[in-house]
Amino acid sequence: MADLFPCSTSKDPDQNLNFRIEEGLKQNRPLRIKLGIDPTGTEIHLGHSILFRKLRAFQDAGHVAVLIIGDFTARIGDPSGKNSTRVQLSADQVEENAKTYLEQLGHGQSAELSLLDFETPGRLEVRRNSEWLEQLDLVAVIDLLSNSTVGQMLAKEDFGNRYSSGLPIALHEFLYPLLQGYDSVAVDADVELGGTDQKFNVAMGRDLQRYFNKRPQFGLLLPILAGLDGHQKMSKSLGNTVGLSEDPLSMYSKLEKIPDSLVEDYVIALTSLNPEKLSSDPRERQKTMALAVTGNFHGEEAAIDAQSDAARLIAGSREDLSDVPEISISSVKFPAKAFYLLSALGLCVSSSEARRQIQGGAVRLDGEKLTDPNLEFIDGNKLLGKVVQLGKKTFRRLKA
RNA sequence: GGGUCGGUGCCCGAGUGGUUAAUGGGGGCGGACUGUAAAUCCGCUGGCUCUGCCUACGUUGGUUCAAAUCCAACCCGGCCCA
Repeated sequence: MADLFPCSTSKDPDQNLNFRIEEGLKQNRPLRIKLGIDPTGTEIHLGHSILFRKLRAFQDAGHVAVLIIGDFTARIGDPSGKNSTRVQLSADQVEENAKTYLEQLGHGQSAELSLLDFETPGRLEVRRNSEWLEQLDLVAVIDLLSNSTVGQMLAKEDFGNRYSSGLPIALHEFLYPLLQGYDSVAVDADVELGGTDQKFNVAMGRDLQRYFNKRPQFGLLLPILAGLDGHQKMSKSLGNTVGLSEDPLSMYSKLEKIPDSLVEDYVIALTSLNPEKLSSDPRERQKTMALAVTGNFHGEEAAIDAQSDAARLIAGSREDLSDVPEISISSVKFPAKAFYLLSALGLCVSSSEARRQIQGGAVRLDGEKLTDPNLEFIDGNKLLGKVVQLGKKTFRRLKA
């Protein structure tokens, strides 16, 4: 399922990864596996996790994971898969995001549940590409640019589409593939991991390494995970993600209703289950997959709890859920009307939204449907311990 | 730099002086239904502790009782030319 290139049968360690690995073993030199992430958002999701699982596998096999935080490139924005110029982020934002990323990857967590091995000495290098990209002067940049042509850039699907449909392409966007390719030069990557949409960028790295008289890397391209909608790739901006830091219940509930056609893909990409041993009942398949994936990130026990909670939610009963997340009403100013309560708690994005939800019959308090958005609560005392339900999936127990 | 067309709500896209928070579609959210979902049907889809008030049609000013709609300047984009 992974696409490796170059993939030849020659014995040249620059052309055949097996020989490269063998050569490394002989010289007692582990391979350097590059994975670049641009800290453009704050959430790492299941789609990313495929790459990290593979990176971890390399770590466990004794190789060095070189995790590149694209703090510099994030400010340009990867044009891959985009039909518009990305917003350029400020350095501060990027740094904030980078921090969140490392936490989600399990920095500081138990090695078992953490996605990468942060502990074993020599298995992980975290680098920021501003380290070398900020040093480039105009002469060097022009030198880089001379490695590529307008034709090559326009041959890249994303640019080509945008160009032919008359959408703007800013010149600095052409720099992105070059700069991220230069990362491979800077860290002496032997292998670069990426999604299949990264082929152009990864190949660029290979070309640039040659140009700078380094050994060219191999590209290992992993499939792009489709998102919850079942069609488009999983991506924060499409809102079809399952985040790594989501609580077990919401992770499980999202996963168990994934379209049938996607279940097998998820099993293959995200679990170590044997896809052939799955039940033939589509509902069972969903559950098995959801349980396994949730267990990967939260441990088996939490996943089992989530499963039984989810079953109860579907059955419509909200009592004795083992862990209804609690939410404090300390930010609410009483007297409070129902719609204001929901927005003050952050359950609705705005008070108008809350008003609509109530009018639409989406809100229950301890099982009782609220119909009047203006229903007034004089103080919080009688709300304490009650469960607010918003829609089918969101439950919160109110605490002081 | 010149010419030309254009910039409307999350997205696409109507509207070209007057009940306009702005037709329609997509997406999203909610309700019913179901194996959870999908499909289908229905409702909602700017903000505000909301019987009312505020902010919105690239920006800023102007004309008018009244502008997304007219005028001016500016900003941004496509195409053609240089």
